[in-house]
Amino acid sequence: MPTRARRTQRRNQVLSRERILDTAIGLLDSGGEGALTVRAMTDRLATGSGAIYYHVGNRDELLDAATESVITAALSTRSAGARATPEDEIRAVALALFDAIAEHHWLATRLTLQIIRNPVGPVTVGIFERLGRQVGALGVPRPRWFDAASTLVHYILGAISQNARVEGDTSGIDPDADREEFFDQTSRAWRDLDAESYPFMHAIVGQIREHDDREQFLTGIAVVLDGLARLR
Amino acid sequence: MPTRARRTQRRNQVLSRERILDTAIGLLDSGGEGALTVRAMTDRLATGSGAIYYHVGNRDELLDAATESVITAALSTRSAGARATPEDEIRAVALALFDAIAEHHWLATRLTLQIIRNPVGPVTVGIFERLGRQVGALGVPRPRWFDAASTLVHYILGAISQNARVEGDTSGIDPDADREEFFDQTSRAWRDLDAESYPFMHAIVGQIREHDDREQFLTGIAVVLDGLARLR
DNA sequence: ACCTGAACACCGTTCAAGT
DNA sequence: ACCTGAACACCGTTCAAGT
Repeated sequence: MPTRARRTQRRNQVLSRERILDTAIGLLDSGGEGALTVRAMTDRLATGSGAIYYHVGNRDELLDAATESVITAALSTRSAGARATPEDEIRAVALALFDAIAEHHWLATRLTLQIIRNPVGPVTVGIFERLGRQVGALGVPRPRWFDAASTLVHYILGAISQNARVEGDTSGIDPDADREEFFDQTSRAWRDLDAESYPFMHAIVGQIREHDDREQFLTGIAVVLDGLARLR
Repeated sequence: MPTRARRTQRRNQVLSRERILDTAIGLLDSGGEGALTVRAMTDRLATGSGAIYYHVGNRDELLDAATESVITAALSTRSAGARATPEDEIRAVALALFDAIAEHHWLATRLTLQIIRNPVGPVTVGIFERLGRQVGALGVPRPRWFDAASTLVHYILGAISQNARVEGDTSGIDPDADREEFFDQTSRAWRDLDAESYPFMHAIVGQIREHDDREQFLTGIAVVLDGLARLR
């Protein structure tokens, strides 16, 4: 009875890489990078620290694996159908990443880090391949495909990193109220700046309160796409 | 003799905020964020840990102050003369930030963090004001100035963050050789990817070795400027 | 093979005490 | 006012020992 034997043999394996990754992501979501401690992990998983190291190597690899897990899931949204324009496909990927970071603020720092340090991994390659395929259809000549894809990736990463709220802001019950107050405070502070030294800040002080992050992101994408279409 | 009295009184103040900031930046430059420990600071400054806390509050504030110091210096390069185009001025600011991050890799993470957390501070305001002033001359209508400046900032921050090499790479004697080898490894790894699943990566595998980070950055800026000029 | 948990080296931060 | 340095709580990581 090999089935029964195997079952018995594995009865004590309560831990799995997946379970570890899930609790790590849970910890990160609730309290940012600072909340991901080995001791918090052992508490939630009811094990010793050695058990975790048996499965994941170290904290940094755990963070990378969590990043990979979230990003891979975000990118796995089905590609738009064949009829969709390249612009639609780019927007779909960009918004998927935008939403992933909105849900997991710790991703902002970690995503940038991983693309820098591991250009060969599925995160970097996945994002580049998915976006890059479209630039040809956009009218970009072949020898400039790398420049074009890089520009797109750089803009998207910069924008979504900037839209992630500060880590550890577990406080607010109503996140939207926090957001309103945050922008109110910011625009008040900008208004208090010296008008002669900061004419531009004064000119836009009303716009920060009215703007919508997501719409502004799409405007930025449109600007870049427009520029790319004219890249010769 | 008030002068003499003051001098005597201060003879024991060997520490100053400026000296602390300088050694912190030195530590960060040589070994990344991980190298900035209070103990390393007390060693270099030959003091106790309390002395540092007397001047700077805590480690996070020290990191923010170091960021502010470097960015303020980078932005203080004189504005281009009155004859310069808005495009020239934007390029000058963008390259100043690019160079600052090239020299201080730890800035990538910290700059993004500070802009998110402290939109009222001199770093955020300095960058926005300096870049934002130009968008009007670029042809962007007033109600869209905030969108335009944000797009510019997001692209620049994304691009320079992505160009910062990994922290703690103090190893190489010749940084250019490291760079070459890094791109060689990357392009080899990309070539090894499945050609059917990753047609785009295969298409650009030669371009990564030939490209120049700085030129690619300027191309990206040109793309965004081009798009902004058509923003209505 | 998988897990336990004590032990280690190293953190950031505080604070009574000195000058 | 400015600085010292021991003490504290808390890290990530290792490893002999168990099953």
